[in-house]
Amino acid sequence: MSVPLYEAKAELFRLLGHPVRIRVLELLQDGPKPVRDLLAAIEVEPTGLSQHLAVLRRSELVTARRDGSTVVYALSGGDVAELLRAARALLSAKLSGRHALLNELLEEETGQR
Amino acid sequence: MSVPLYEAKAELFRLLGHPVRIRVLELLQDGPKPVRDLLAAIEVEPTGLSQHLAVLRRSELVTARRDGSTVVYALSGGDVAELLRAARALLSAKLSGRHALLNELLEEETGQR
DNA sequence: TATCGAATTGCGAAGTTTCGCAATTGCGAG
DNA sequence: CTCGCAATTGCGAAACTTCGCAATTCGATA
Repeated sequence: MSVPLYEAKAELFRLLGHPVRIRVLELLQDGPKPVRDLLAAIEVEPTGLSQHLAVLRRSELVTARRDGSTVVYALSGGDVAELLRAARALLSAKLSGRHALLNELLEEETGQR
Repeated sequence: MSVPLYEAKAELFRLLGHPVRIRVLELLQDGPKPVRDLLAAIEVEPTGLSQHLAVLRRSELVTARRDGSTVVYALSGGDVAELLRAARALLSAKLSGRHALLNELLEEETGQR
């Protein structure tokens, strides 16, 4: 094995570790979109968006095809949605953990004493 | 919402984006482990491992409890396994994509011409 | 063909992460 | 209490990422 699997996983996660790239992937889940639309939906300079798109292209998470004078991006194959879903689930578990703790604290306050 | 959800997701992925941290999480999936065992299983200096464990602790992906002279780490709540599984699935989809392409190329070579 | 707009690339400055060394903490045994 | 081992923390140097500006590419339209 030339690249151990855990290295590949780490790299995948590292690629996902930027808000603009997350936004792009989320937007592309509703189907292919021209750069123009992404640019309108995300707060970022054109040049910055291009750079993030380049990262996603190099890692083959998205594909680009030229259509006239615009470029259209799409998710390529693999189930990115699943990953994003798992991330959301984990985050909400963490937040509701906090909530539960908060409730416990409140009970203690109001209950005895 | 003080921190947009996509920022939180990006941060979560960024935290996962290091081989040592991935290894730690994978190892902890089989149950709690003392630092000593992690150290034996992963190629990393003690000081480096501590630093990565600190990152995971701060982000509350793992918890640490002291037991005598050793410290035992465990996954905290949320379903990390699910995330790692999704990552593996995505990677294998990508690799088998390549495979399919490779096969196509081979067919073209040997088929006509 | 010349020019316009869309998107990308090259490049340097600023910011962030990672790594190992030295110093420190916490606990148990002698 | 003091020594030794396990783990952690503080800190600085090196490596990597991100950002915006200027320059470039590519296709459409006059």
